[in-house]
Amino acid sequence: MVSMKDISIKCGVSVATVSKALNGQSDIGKQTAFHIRKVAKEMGYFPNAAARALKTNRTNNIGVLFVDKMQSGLMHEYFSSLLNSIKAEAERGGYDVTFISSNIGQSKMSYLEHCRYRACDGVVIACADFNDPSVVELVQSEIPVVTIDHVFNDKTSILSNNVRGVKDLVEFLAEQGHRKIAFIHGEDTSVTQKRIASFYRTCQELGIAVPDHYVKSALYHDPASSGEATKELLALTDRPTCIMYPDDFSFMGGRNVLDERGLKIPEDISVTGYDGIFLSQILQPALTTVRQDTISIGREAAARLIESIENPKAAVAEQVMIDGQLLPGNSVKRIT
Amino acid sequence: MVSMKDISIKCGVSVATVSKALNGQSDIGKQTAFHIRKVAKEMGYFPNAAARALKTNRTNNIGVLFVDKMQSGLMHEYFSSLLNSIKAEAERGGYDVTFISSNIGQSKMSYLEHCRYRACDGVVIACADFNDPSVVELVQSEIPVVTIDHVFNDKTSILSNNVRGVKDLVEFLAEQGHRKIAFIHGEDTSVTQKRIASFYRTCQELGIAVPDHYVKSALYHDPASSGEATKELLALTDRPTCIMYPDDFSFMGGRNVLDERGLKIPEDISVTGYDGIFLSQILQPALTTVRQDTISIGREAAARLIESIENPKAAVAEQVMIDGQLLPGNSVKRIT
DNA sequence: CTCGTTTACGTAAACGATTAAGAAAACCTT
DNA sequence: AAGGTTTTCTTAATCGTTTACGTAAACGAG
Repeated sequence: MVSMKDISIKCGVSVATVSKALNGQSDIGKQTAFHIRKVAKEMGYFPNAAARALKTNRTNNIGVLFVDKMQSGLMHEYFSSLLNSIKAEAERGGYDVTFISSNIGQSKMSYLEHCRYRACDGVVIACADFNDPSVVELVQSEIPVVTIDHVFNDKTSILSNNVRGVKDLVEFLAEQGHRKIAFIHGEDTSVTQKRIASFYRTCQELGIAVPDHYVKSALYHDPASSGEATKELLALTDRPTCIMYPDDFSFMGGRNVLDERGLKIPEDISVTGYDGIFLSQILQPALTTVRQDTISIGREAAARLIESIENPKAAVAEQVMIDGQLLPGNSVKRIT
Repeated sequence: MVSMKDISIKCGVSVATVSKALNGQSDIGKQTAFHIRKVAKEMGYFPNAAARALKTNRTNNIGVLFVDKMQSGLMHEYFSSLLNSIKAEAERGGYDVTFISSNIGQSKMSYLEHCRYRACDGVVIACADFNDPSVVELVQSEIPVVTIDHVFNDKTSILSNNVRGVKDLVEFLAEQGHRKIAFIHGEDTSVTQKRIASFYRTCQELGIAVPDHYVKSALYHDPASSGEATKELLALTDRPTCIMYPDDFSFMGGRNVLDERGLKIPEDISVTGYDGIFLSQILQPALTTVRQDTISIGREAAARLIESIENPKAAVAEQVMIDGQLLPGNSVKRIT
């Protein structure tokens, strides 16, 4: 590995001069700087990240917290797409992306300790249990943090607009004439709470009655539980005309149940999903759903994190709301 | 941040002693070492990764090369699952995982340069264009490398047993009485080549004739192209009784075409997929497919990489073949 | 009591970069 | 021409570790 020392020798200057020339400091002669840069390029020089980090306490490395309780983390297209986008934007900004875990080396360490150990310049908390004390500790530390889909005091967070998304869906259903809408929601998270609230609220605004038994609980990304909920809904005497699923993938479980019962979508029953994953628009009929703009969410998360890293004083914590987009699909029938 | 210096002061010993005690060197008194370790823990000491890396040239960090041409990389469950497994095993071994890209900071750099810059102890090449000169350069460098699903000279590679997988599928089809088997394959990669070869070979062994027009080309993870191929196959006068799809997800494209034509699976036509993604077993009927053992592949990749990092001399390049598992599903009809 | 050995610890140089402070040369200014 | 600026480069300290080497004390053997 060629170091600054090698360059300094070849150029007949001191290491300090090389450093400054390469970093574009002003107190180096035009020609000297040019020459040094040329030689550096020729010799295939690249700075030693460790040395630089040791001295500057900046690593150009951001951590992503991706704790996948029950393996569903990365498997879920929402999160993998998010990660992809975070990664892309980080790269654009000149940052590397490292996963943060709670065990490195032989020793267990908290997320915060891990971040400090690696001297991450900042962290995106993409998918984690926000009640985990270890996560809270990290959020409250001095390390710049951006959270996704969860708000913490004084921290920037990027939020997929779930309220709007569910509202759009329900309004769309209402426009199509639906008045008997069932809602299957995922496990209890802040996202779920917002969706449920938005569902009730929108229904109320539209004067749509929501019997308790129209609201069922299931798990995200789990077709089986949504299938069960579907069965319960179908067993009702006042069957809903439309079932809203927790997410596109879970809908597959409901789809199977509907198939078994010989119910056609959308002729016999209408359905909606959430997420707008690739699959949802491949299905026949295409699923009526809301595409969450993972590209923007990831981009904003990384961009704002980098901004707050490079400009700590100017940084203000804010909540950035990213709207999704209603994909009408063909899984909802117009009721006249 | 508490450093060794702080500990040394508190303990009244030199920094060297602290270092040795913490690293379990033998030339430190039992009690001294114990005491130092105790104080270190109390003070919440964690080594500075940069300083350590600078000195030892070891980072406990492995890179993963994940180049997703056409964004399909991480979205593909095969790869996201792989990544997940690599990450898990790396963590177990005390390593962090960082994405390797070709641009960091303002400057473009090759993958190799990136690895050197970050001083990655090793790299898993999980998903990349193996013809890319930049990738080849990395593979041929001094950095320990493990490749997945592609063999390079003198480098360890972990291979999903595609030959066996396709063989199992075809044999299964033959057992069910199929003699007219169409095969839609993905774009040209070494994996594809193996699958095609295995398909022809197995058919030959079983005395199954394969007309040229039974073999179609499509793209992985692309339902549309598989849908097109399906149409072509259905237009044939001597229709196949079974269509093998490039992967489970692509099958969804074929499924739509079959649906449109009113063809029931498996009554009217049999189908198989490949990968064994979550979705494949949710579908009704469950897809006959081969589950690629991504858990093992990722685990082996990480484990062998770490082994060759920590034990460079003992390391021997080898090809590790990981068998998949046939999932019979219900998408193949028994023909009598 | 000396002289090797062992044990336990300290000294100091290194890793590769950054940066404050200093110094030499060149350039004005009057 | 003397003094002040500016420009350009160097010196040396520093970041937190690791590690080869040195050394002092304690021990046992003869």
